[in-house]
Amino acid sequence: MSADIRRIDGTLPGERQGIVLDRLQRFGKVIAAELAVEFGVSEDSIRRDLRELAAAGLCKRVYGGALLATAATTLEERRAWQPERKRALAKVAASLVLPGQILIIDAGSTNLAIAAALPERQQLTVVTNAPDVAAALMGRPGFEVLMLGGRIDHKIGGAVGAQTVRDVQGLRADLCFPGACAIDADSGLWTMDAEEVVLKRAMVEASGETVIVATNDKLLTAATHHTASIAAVTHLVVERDADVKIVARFRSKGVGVHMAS
Amino acid sequence: MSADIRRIDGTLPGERQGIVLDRLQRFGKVIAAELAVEFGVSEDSIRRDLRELAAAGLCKRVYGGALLATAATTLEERRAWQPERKRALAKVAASLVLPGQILIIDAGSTNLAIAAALPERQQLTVVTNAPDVAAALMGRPGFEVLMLGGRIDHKIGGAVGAQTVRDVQGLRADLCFPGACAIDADSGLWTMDAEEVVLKRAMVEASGETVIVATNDKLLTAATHHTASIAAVTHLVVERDADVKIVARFRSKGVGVHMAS
DNA sequence: GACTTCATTGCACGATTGTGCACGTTTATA
DNA sequence: TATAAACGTGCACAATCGTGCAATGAAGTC
Repeated sequence: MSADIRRIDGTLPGERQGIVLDRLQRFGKVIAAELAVEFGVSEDSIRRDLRELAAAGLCKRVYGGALLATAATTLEERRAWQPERKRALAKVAASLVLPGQILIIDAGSTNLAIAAALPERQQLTVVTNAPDVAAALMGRPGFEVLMLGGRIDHKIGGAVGAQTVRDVQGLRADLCFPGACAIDADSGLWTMDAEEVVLKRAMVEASGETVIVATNDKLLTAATHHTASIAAVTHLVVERDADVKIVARFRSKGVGVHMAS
Repeated sequence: MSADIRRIDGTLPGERQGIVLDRLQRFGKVIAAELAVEFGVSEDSIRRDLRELAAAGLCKRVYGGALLATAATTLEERRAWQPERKRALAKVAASLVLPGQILIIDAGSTNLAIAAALPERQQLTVVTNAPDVAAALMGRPGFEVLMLGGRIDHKIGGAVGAQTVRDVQGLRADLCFPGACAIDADSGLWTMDAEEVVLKRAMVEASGETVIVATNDKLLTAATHHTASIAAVTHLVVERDADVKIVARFRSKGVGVHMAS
């Protein structure tokens, strides 16, 4: 490989994928041919990178390059996004629940999958701000469902706001499943929406233990609002192919990490 | 030769479909010729895109472009199992709603059908104690949804109890759809469940007008708990083959009776 | 030092996909 | 019914993709 000043030299393959991911998150898309020139490698290598990232669910492969995976806009789209991965995660998360416990389940497509995976006839009490979670559990035997009131945010898919927070503060639960937008071993939990943060905080504070279920992308991205410290996280459920180094860092912080199968 | 014009915009083929979808969801429709000049591709390519999106059920193909496949149509299709009479009743009940109004919708399968039949993009505010009603409206454009909190009663399919009643009492609505177990031209509204009565009363009292949707059987049966006087009932929606004499008695009491087609 | 082992890469080649154009058909509208 | 716009399909061509294979180089082993 001849040295070219314009090229970024000395980049390891793993490092290259990280840069590609960063660029994806900044611009929403990358073009294979452009990346090839930039890194000074053949398009084949770039394609291999993109294929790997896509397999890990971090980007969406398209003809000519790749698009950011998390750009799924609608609730419907997010719900339809990788259902088999979500089911695997949800199954593990549901196994952390003990009979008779009181759970707080936040809104979100992953949490809806968790609710669906909860075992029946175990006298579980479920508190939720998500109508679809409540509707999913309604009618199944052995569930006591408490609905949190408030204005429904369409983008979030559940109730948020002062009334909802007040209702949560009047409760005490064993386990809490707040949806996280991003999680980091050092800084802890992060959320995108300002109003959501307050509710999630209240949920975590009202619960003895907190379970975070994180798809791979949540282990790498950043979000704007700090929600909770890493000390508040009891369990972390990640995908089977999650980065080993990242997982190790969570373990060193005392978080119980569970890998989906 | 002219195949080189492809990327004057830098839009990847897969990306283009995403943009079209986004535009669909924002404006409700797209025009093939417009998209063609915008992306700098031939109309043929745009037509192919729209065809694919339509095949995936994400839009509806029409002459000249495409329309958004609304949640209403898919929901209606999904609820095709619904008894035809309930759909007919719901359609009439939904037609009583005016743009910008605040509605209270009680739990129940008929009310769920009414919620599904409500017109989109009319700035309606819907207050409900039923998670399935909230979930059905969630994501549809032009709906503000307020969820009433409380313990979910599985048999009823919605929240009941002191907290729910308190939440309702803090509201004021235009129209109210309390599910009725029985209705009589003299005595008024009747309900089966003791706890439900309190909530229904609060709903009726919080609303300017009350709409009762009654299948034929509800015009004949009796129930245990008195809920409201007939004076509180503004509109009554009945089936096409409802007893003429009974209907006449409601009309003589000043109730606006509407027959489903 | 010579050898194996393994990951990474570039290249060749056939397969696939996206594209515009031509041509005949369908559809909306006057 | 007449007419123009929009449509679907078949086709040629180029860009892109996936895979097999050999070359390179680093790391470990004898």
